[in-house]
Amino acid sequence: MPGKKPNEDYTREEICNILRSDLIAGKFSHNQPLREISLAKRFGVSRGPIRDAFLKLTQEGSLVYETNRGVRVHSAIADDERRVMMNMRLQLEKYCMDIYIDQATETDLHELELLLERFKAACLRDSLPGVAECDLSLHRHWVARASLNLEPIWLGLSVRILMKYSRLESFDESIEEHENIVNAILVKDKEGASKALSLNII
Amino acid sequence: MPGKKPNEDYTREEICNILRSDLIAGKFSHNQPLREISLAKRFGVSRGPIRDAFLKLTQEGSLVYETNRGVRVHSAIADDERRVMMNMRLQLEKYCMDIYIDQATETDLHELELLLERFKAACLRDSLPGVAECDLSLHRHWVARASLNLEPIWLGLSVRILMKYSRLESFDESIEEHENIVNAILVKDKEGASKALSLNII
DNA sequence: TCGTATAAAATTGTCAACAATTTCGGTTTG
DNA sequence: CAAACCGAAATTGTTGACAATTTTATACGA
Repeated sequence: MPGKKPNEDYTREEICNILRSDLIAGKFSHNQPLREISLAKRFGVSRGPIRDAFLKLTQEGSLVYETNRGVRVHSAIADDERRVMMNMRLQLEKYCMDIYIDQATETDLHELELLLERFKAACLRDSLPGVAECDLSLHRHWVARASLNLEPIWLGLSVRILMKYSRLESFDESIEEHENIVNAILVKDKEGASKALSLNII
Repeated sequence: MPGKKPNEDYTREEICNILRSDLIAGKFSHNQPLREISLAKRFGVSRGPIRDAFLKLTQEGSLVYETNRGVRVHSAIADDERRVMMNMRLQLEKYCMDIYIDQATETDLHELELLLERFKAACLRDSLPGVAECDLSLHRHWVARASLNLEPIWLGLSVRILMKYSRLESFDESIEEHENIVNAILVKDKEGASKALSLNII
């Protein structure tokens, strides 16, 4: 969103992504209602695209919808729910990682390194929305490349998980963890990548 | 949908559920585009609610969306993708089952038996859309009761899995499997329920 | 003073119209 | 004859308006 002139129109996709990072970064408090009109003004569009974004985010699990009452931010997940979700996510990403290492082209790997750089930069800037977004983009890269079918499921899991813990993460640690994952990928070390992933997705 | 007068208005939720069962039952062929206008006419509403339903179903994974080109039915998932999803689903439902058995009230258990009856009736009628919907409702019952947070994730998995295999299922077997699950629940046999679940969710 | 009923405001639900884009037909051109 | 090129039709994207519902503020009565 930096470099975007206020009067430029946002697409439905952009709105959805921006709201998602905001949600993950904890910019809204739990159970806070989100109003169509105010967001429509903020993004300079009508209520239609905002409704679309709400629907997507509701399906992902970060918002809750009630008839005639709009959406509100989901309440935090419980610890044991988080544990189950983490397990599922890990299982899913490990599967994708194997496929990705086999199939990744030079272009893919180049993009991967770029995403890692962006992630590190965001961590150093200490900007929570940016870190959350970059973290998501990085993981999403190998998931989406491996399976377009699993991607939406992965996203639903990850968003919900990140919403709970993004507030108290140590950025330095996070950089190292992600560097380990990417380095293992670059030398096609499947087992190493899998292990590094396990450490990152606790 | 039976007993619905043609001129009565469908709600966004109903439309979404009906389309989902149709999709699972294989009423549309893979990669077939779905048109907003024709469905709007079919349900007697304008394009708005149809778009909402498309967005939800896209997020669940049964439809694919492309900018300016609308949605089309998703292509079938690969066998090994299915295996990963099945594992995730099993893990998730087992967790929910434990909680459900602990927390279920008399009313819950009564509803559970009702859902099982409905499922059996649908199987005997051999109506694929009905069977798919009842199967989903039954499993959804214990998942939703155990965790509202996990429910949307579970739905995304289940819909995608069902889309592939619903065409060639043996109904008789299915009835027995589900009876075993419900019976184990009724006597609070957690381990038995878990085992029966494993057999049903291969 | 507290709870209830009522009216006003705010918000969501739906729609029809118009703009932008894609698709499909026939035509031209090499 | 095939490929590129228009133009019309079909389809999606967005908007503003209005209806239905919920929430808030106010006035009333016990």
